[in-house]
Amino acid sequence: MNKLTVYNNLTRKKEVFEPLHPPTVNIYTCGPTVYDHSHIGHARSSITWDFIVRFLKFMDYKVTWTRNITDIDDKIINKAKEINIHPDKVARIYTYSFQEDMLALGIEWPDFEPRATQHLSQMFNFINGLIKNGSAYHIDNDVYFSTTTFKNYGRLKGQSISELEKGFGRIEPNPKKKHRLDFALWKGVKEPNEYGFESPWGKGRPGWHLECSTMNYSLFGETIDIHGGGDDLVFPHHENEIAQSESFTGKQFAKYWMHNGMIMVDGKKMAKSEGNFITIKDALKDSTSNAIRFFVLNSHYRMPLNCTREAIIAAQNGINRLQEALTDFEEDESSNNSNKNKFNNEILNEFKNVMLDDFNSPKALSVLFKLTDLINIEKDKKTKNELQGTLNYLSKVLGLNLITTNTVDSTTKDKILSKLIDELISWRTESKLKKDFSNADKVREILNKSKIEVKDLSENKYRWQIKL
RNA sequence: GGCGGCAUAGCCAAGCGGUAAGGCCGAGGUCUGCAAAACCUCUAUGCGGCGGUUCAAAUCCGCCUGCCGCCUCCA
Repeated sequence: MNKLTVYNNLTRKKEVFEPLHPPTVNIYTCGPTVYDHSHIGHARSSITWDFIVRFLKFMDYKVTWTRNITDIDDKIINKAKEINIHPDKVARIYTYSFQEDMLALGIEWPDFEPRATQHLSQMFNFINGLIKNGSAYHIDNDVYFSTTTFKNYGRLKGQSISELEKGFGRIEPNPKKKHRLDFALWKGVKEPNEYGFESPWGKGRPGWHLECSTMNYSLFGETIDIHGGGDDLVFPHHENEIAQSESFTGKQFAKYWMHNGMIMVDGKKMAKSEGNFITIKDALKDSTSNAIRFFVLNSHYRMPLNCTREAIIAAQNGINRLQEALTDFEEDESSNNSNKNKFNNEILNEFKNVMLDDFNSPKALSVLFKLTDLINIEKDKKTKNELQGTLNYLSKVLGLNLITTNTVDSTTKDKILSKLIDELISWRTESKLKKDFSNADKVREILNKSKIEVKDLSENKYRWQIKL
C-alpha cells in the first residue's frame, strides 16, 4: 500500500508521514482572532483542516484536533473602543459568530478549542521558564523573547537571522528590544486603565505567538505531529512559536508544518478597502455550504485560490450532479458503520491513493465524478446501490453532505423556505383578488398541513406563523 | 528593498521529464407530453514571454513580465 506523504514547510518537500506515536496524530491549527465576522479565507482554512482531519481518520489514525481562538489582541481592543463594548464581550460575540459559521459550513468540532485568556497562568509559567533559561528578558512591564539565543531562528522561513535583518524596511526598531528581531511575550499596558490582566510583570496582555505555544504544551505536551495554519502565518507567527516552544522544552515543537494557500477574489487580494471582502455569512446567502466546500476542495490546499461568482456557481452545479447520482440511493442502517467491505474497493483505493499524495482533493473529486458516471450508466440495482454507497461514503470523507438534505442544505433551507411560503401566499392573494376562493382556501390548507398558519390583515397584507 | 509562492481553455482547476485529469459553461444528438435529469459526441497542436539543458519540458535551468503572501507590539 502507498504511504501518505505531506508537504512539510520545515523541509520544503513532501515527506512520508510518520506520526510520533502511531496511530495517534495530534494536530493543532491556528484559528481566528475574534474581532469581526469570519471571511471566506477562514472558510478555506477551516475546510482544509477539516477534510485533512477527516481523511486521517479515514486512514484509521486516532486524531486529536485542536484549533485555538485568539480572544485577546489589539484588534479586539480597537474594535471594542470603536463600538464601545467591553473587549471580552467583543471576543465572545465573534467567537459565537465564528462557531456559527463553522457549523454552517459543516466543519467538525475540534476536540479542543482553547482560548488565550483561559491560559494565562500557563503562559506565566512559560514566560518564567524562558526568562530563567536566558531565552527571554524583562524590561519595564514588557517581556521579550531573545531571538539570537535560539540557533534555529528563521529555519521555517528559510532565512538566517542576518538575512532576516537585511529584509527590514523602514520600520523603526523598538528601543526596548535588545535585537530588532526580538518579539513580545508579554506587553505591559501603557495606561493604568487600559484593558489587561495582572501578571508577575505587571498589568498587560500576552504576545500573540505565546498562546499557541502554551496551549500546545498544555494539551499535547512537548511535540505535536502536525501544526497547520494559513500561509500568511509562516513568519513571524509560526517561526516565533517554534522559537518559544523549543527554547522552553528543548524538544522539537512540531514534526510537520503545513500551510494552506490564500484566497483571492476576482483575481485580487481580498480586502475591505478593495470592496471585495466576503464574509462567510455573505457567501452562504447566495450559495450553499456544499458549494463552498466543493469550491475549496477543487483546488489543492497549498495553491492560491481565486474566488469568482462563476466559480461558485460552477461548484454548485458540480454538487448538483453528484447529488443527482444519489437520488434513488437506498441507505441501509449499516451505512453508518465503518465496514468498508460493502463499498467498491477499486474506487475506494483510487480515492485513497490520490489523497495519500499530500491530500490531493481535486483528484479526489475527479474520482467522485468518475463514480458518478459509473452510477449513471449502471443498470443492475444492487451494483448501482453499492456504487452509490461508495459515493456517499467518500463524499463524507471530504466533508460533503450529499444526501441528507433533499438538495438544500440546512443553511439555505430557511431562506428558501421563507421564500416559498411567501410565494404560496402571494399566489393565494392573487386567487382571492380573482375571487377564486376555492383555490385560495386550497393554498391555505396546504400551508396548514405544513404547520403554517396564514392570517389575513387589511389591504391584502398578511402574516404567518408556525402553528404546531 | 529582502524572502517565499503562483501564472494551464470562456470560468475554476490537476499535472512534479515521456507527449494536456476533472468540474462548470457552450455546441450537436438520443430520450422525453413540456421541462429537468441522464446518456453519446465535440470543445487548449497548447500550458504568461524569451532563451537554454534533454532523444523528449507545462514539468529542469536562466532572464523578463504580472499577481499573491510575509518582513516583531504600536499597524
